[in-house]
Amino acid sequence: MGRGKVQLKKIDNKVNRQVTFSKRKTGLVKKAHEISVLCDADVALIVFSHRGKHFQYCSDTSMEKILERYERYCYAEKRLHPTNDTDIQVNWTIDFAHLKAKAELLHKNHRHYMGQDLGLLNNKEIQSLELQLDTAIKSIRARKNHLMHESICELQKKEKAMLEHNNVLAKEIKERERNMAEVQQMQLPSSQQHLGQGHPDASNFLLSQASTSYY
Amino acid sequence: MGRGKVQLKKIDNKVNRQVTFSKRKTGLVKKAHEISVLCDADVALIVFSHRGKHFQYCSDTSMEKILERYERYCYAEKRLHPTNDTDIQVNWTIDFAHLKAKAELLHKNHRHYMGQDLGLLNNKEIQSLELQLDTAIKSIRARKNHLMHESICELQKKEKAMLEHNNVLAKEIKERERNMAEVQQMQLPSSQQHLGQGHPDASNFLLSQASTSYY
DNA sequence: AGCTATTCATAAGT
DNA sequence: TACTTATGAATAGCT
Repeated sequence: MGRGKVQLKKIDNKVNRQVTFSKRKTGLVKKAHEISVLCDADVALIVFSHRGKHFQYCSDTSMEKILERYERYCYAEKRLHPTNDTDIQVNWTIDFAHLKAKAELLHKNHRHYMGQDLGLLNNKEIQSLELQLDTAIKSIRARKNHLMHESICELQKKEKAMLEHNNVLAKEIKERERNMAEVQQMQLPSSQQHLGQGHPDASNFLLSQASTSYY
Repeated sequence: MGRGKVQLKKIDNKVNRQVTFSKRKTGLVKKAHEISVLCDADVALIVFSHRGKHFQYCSDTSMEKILERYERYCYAEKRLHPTNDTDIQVNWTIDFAHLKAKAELLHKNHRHYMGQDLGLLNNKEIQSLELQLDTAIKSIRARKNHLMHESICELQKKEKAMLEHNNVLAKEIKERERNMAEVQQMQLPSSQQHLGQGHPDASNFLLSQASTSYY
């Protein structure tokens, strides 16, 4: 409607978008109100603008009432389709009592996931719990392997870098030894051998930092 | 719109109301979707029909998310307009916040126990999670085995009892056959053999009830 | 914010 | 319930 057809895609022009939003929001609320009156329906409408501004309409006296009703409906539906009581999507749009009940449920489940309080579950529930934890543990192991692999790669890279650095250092030490020896030979062409030798493992000490154990 | 102007009042005719509801609901959802796309807005729409049937639309992946956002918004607004009876209000808010934080933590853990949202955990946490679930699953399996063992024992007991009952019944049937045969022989000492024989498997049919499969 | 040319939604009819 | 159509509403692009 309007002077031309509109593509169903985000309006690029910022001003246009804002204007359209305002107009259409009005229209939407009007329609929501109409259906609620004409058809005696309960309607809740919440809109957030792109910039986070918030608008709402509800046919009933309070939004809370409708949302609560929606909550209840969702509960009822989930009981009809007991996939598990495991995929409890927590909806935070709730009052204190509701929240408390949910927290208790979560806590009960938590204890089950810890392998506690299993006495209250029947055969079927136990089996479903086992299956679920099995699935979870597979994901967790996959994630762990991924993380470990990453760590190993990184450590190997570090090790390599250090090895190279060690070689450089070792060469430099040898060079210095040679220089020192030459100098000393020039100064005292016939005596001592041990000075300036350094510790025999000095060229390797850095390597020990690269080997990190994995527990 | 349509063939005539409509008064903004409840439609009396039941069928008309239902039809209008259905049509307008479609339109409303369409408009909601359009504004969400065109203006990059988040929209949540919940509709209850007169007869309590429930419909919803939301632009985001989940209604929960939008409602949560709405909740947060309301909180923010309430903080801007603190009511008079501050003491009670504040206490209640603190408790609620407390409980909410607790529930959120539980929920986060819950998701971890489902093998989800693992990306946020570091190496150590993943390992501890794995260990914990492993322990839990051991308990769960032990409990399952216990339950299954109990079930099996019970079924075996039942089977035994039924077997005995079957024997008793079988004996009784044979007894009756004998009696019948005697009676018939006394009445008609020289003819027919097949009457009163019964089904050959009759003494076993109860057994089939005792063998229950375990999935 | 107001104005129209257009497109859209839909009430009534089938 | 689904389709059609005449009509009223909504609104895109301007100002």
